[in-house]
Amino acid sequence: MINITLPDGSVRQYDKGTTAMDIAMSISSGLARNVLAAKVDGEIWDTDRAIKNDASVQLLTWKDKDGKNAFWHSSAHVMAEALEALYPGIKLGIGPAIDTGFYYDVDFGERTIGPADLPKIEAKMLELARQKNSFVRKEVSKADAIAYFTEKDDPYKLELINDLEDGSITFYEQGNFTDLCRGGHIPHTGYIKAIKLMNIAGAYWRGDEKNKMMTRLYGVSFPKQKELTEYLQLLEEAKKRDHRKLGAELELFMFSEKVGSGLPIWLPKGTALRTRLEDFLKKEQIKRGYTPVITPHIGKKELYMTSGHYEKYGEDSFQPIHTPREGEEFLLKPMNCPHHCEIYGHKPHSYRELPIRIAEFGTVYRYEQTGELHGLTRVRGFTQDDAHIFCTPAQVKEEFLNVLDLTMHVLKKLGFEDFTAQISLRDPENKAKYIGTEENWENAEKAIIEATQEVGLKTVTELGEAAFYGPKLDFMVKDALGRSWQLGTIQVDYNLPDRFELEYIGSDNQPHRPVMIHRAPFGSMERFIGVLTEHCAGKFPLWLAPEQFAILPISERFYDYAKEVENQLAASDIRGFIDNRNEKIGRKIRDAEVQKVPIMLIVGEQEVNDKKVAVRIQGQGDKGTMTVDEFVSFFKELL
RNA sequence: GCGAGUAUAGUUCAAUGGUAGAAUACCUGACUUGUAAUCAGGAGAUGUUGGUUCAAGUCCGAUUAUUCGCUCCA
Repeated sequence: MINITLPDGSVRQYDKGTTAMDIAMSISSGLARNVLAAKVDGEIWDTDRAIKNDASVQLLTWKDKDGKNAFWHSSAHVMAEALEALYPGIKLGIGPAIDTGFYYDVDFGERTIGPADLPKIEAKMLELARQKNSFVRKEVSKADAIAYFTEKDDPYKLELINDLEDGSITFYEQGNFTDLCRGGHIPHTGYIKAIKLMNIAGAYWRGDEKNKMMTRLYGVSFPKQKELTEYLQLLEEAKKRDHRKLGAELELFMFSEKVGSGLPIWLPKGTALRTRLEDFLKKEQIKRGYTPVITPHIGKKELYMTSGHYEKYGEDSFQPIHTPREGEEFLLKPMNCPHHCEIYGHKPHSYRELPIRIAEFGTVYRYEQTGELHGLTRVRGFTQDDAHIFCTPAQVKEEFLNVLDLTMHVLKKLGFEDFTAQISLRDPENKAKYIGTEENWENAEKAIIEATQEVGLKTVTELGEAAFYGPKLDFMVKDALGRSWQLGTIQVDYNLPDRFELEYIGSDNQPHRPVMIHRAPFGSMERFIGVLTEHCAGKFPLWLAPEQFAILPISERFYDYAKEVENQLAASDIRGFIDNRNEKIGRKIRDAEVQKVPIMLIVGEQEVNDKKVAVRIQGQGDKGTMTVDEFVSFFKELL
């Protein structure tokens, strides 16, 4: 008998050689039907693999991430089998499970595969899935493995096997298909009920652009048709919310071929939105002791030589701007920090002045690779809600707390509720590659960890992910569709104060190096507004909406009254417009609804007579009539 | 940057290698409108650029923009 420890801590006894499936059946038949694989002492095992020793076992179902992984990994095998059946002679690369589905890298040789081929492959996969072929695990010697794939003439698998140790190699076989694979897999292919191949992309063998480009087929599969339908609906919803689509429809921003790719142009409505957002943040920052500054968009090359940015990014960025003067070169600023360091350094500072918080909505330019550009989330010119805090090492924690508080406050105000902090610390194995003293690093890392705990933030800690110049914290935010976005960041920097030789005079009357903290709660206005647009599906909070109301006169006889109402509202700082087109009211309402104008005020004969407005809320409908004063209070309630 | 797609009117989509069409938006006129699309008329387009062809939106090349992807390692 062996002892099996289950996740709840209970220990059960089973015959030696029992399987995960046996264990599942001993618990309940329902569980046995749903179990896909098992985690045995941390490794993913097939449900029919004999367990010979005491072990801790977690049964994995569709609900577990690892269960989904096994499911999708198995689906990748089925796809490979289907592809081999349809296109004999292809060479297979790797086929792992990913966050949402799976892919397989395939060398199709001379053949090209297009989207039109996908339905055929899906059909073949479903046909193979219905055969309920078991995934059979086989341990093979390295020699046998090499022999098999030499026979099959698959250079990619041979290369993989070459890197593996003899004795650790396993094959999996299902139907007529055998693949080199570590496992584990689901019991048989019949579990796969719904399959959708998503797209085709090129991918270098092993991700190295020196290698051959293979064709990568992405797919997703589910145990139930309904789940696929739901997943596709989610994708549809995401498509509807795509900020590039909404940005164009709501006239927030545009791109121009003539201006250049990756350079967003803010249209009047987008500017109204962005200005509001900036004003909101500026006010919050001033409350929290920040000092606003403005610095130029370019700086001499020497500035970035001092900061080190030129050495690191110069070659791969926008090239220097030349002037009529021989040898004079300016760079578009890729960062605001060098300018802010100059501001700090322009006069001596006492420790009594610290922390000094220099804030700027600074527009920076970075030459992102063409393939990296994407809507507002990846651009070449963008405005950071930047600030640099210069403080003593002892003030780091307090400053972190302040920044965390500010960040969480603004994100909550914008309707984001679910956030996580990713803390990036030094690689403990390789401390030499970081600059700054041991004492400062320990102090800062401890400060970050404590600060996140004190504000009750969920955290993920990544060792070795810190920048060479200091530890950092990145804000991850989940949007309304459950997608994660990286937004703001807080970074400690021991490098720039050194390079710019920044100092403050301590209580000991000696010069000291301040610690610099870079922080941007939104990251960039562009990226943030992109994420926000998708989060709220274009229905921005009332206080941010580019146009808060539309006045819809029933006919042109009521324009004068409409104008009167607009003026009264403008006096109360409520912004909007009059739809004075010669259209029926139904049409005006529809257009305002589609444009996601939050409030519609309908004025006709009755309203003019009663000195009222008929209020309608976007997505909700008629709210009845009220006087303009009543509406103003009603409006303020909604804010 | 590399690979694979895509590029037709302001927008969303049509068009066997043979006269570029529609819807919507826009302009004009009529209707004077009561809670999600009034009617009629008008104007408006093949990203740029070279080639193949009697003939190119369609085929080939270049270019620009755009989309997806480019180790989440059997």
